[in-house]
Amino acid sequence: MHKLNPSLSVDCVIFGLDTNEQSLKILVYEREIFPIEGSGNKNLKFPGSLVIEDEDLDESAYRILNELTGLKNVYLKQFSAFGKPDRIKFDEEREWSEKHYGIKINRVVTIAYYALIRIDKHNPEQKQIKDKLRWINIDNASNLAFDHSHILSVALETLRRDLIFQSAISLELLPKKFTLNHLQSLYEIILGNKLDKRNFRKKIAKAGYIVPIGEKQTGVAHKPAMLYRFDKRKFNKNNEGIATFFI
Amino acid sequence: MHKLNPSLSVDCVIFGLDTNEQSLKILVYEREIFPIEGSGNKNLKFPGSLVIEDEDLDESAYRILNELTGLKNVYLKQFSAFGKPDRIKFDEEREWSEKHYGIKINRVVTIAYYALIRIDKHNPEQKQIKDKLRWINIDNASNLAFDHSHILSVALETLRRDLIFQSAISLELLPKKFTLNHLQSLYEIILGNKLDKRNFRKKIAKAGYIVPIGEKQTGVAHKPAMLYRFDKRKFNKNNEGIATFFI
DNA sequence: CCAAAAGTGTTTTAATTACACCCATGA
DNA sequence: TCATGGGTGTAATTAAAACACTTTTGG
Repeated sequence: MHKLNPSLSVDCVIFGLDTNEQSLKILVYEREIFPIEGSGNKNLKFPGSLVIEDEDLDESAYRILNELTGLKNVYLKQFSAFGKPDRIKFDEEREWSEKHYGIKINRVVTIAYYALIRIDKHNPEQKQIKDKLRWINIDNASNLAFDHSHILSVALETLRRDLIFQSAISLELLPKKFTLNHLQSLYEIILGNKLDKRNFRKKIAKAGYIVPIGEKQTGVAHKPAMLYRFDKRKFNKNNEGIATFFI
Repeated sequence: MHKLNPSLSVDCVIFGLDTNEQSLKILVYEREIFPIEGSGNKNLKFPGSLVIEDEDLDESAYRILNELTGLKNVYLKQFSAFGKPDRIKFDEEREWSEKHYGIKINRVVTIAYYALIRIDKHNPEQKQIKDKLRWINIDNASNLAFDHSHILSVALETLRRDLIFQSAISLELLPKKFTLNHLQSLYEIILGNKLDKRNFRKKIAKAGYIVPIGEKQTGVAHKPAMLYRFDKRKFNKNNEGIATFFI
């Protein structure tokens, strides 16, 4: 049995792209600390846990995410540490935490990671019995547990900045073959605004590492779109260590 | 007496602009863990310390910086957490740390902050007797203690990005009245490359919040330069929450 | 043949880059 | 009068933004 560090945790903000609903969601646990009625989102928290002593932080984040959600092979990026003494706002939350971990808790510093995945590709598993793991829309995510609303806003800011300046992260969200309209709608969902189709395509063409594969969509009741793929070689050639200004 | 958290520290990367030497420096402590001869920079570390239980992280950073260097009123920005189990690379370092803090140490996660100051304006004090606080040039800062070289490289990357996208940080580095050549040379020192004088001035003019005060330099053996100041009101008006793309 | 989404160019405006000479001062 | 750094403008290129119609398919 590994020993947990009582003042150090990892939290994972998992952004999920819902391609059906065209929305951006986050993965949260619903606990039953507060009465369900009228408690808003106070019962919702990000997957996270205390870290094991002597465990590498990044590894810890992957382990915790996997243990809680079954998710594997998602790219987690550390984006900030949160350590206000009043992060635990309610006595009920402290009690829950101490019961949950079986140790006494004071101030907990959490190292926050984010990931961006396709909801239909990565299917989280219901690993905990008492709590419900589920996706909620970022627009309905105010007043989460602890300081998790604050963590979310920093995460979202970081995600959007990274999407613009390090365009490769968007490719995690797409199937091998995708249409340019898929790619564009992905940007629109994450950035939260519309983009001009023709100007968008100009950028893609100039970037050079998103290439047509000569196939078309099938089975759609409209003009089938050309399919594209990400050309890793061209990407690496053009972007050796340099952030690309994409949109 | 406050209780220290044995697995949580703060480290401060203090960048100092040396306007005489036209160079960027960092503030380090020289300890005597390793023999002075032939140990390179292994004795040099950033000012930092374990944090007190239940102490706010940001406050901790200010407190530690002040206690170690006497520095006050510098803007510290948290930029990353470092938590590899092998951050302490040598037995001598672990021994030094345990002696220094008087407690047993396992893996320590450090929350890293950076600041950017003018060396001639902020004068650090020699607070510790055994160790020597001093400025070293970033070009001579390879192979620092622990993982501090890695911390430095992340700090420097963050600093340069922030300088470009959040241009207000540069104003900490200037006296109330400054010339445009001062400002330009500041950018050149931090970014590590030369900029075109005329194009630089075009950007300043467009930004709009760096305004001439109608005075000129005196006592210089060449054409005296026009003095400028930062107009906070105009800056806030133009930059409400939006990062400005400055250079 | 209709509905639905795909695909395609041009024009205007703004931003970026490259580049060289005269000016004001103190010594 | 000379050495030193200060200060200025233009032309060419590239990037950004705005904008609407035709095409292909399945139903």
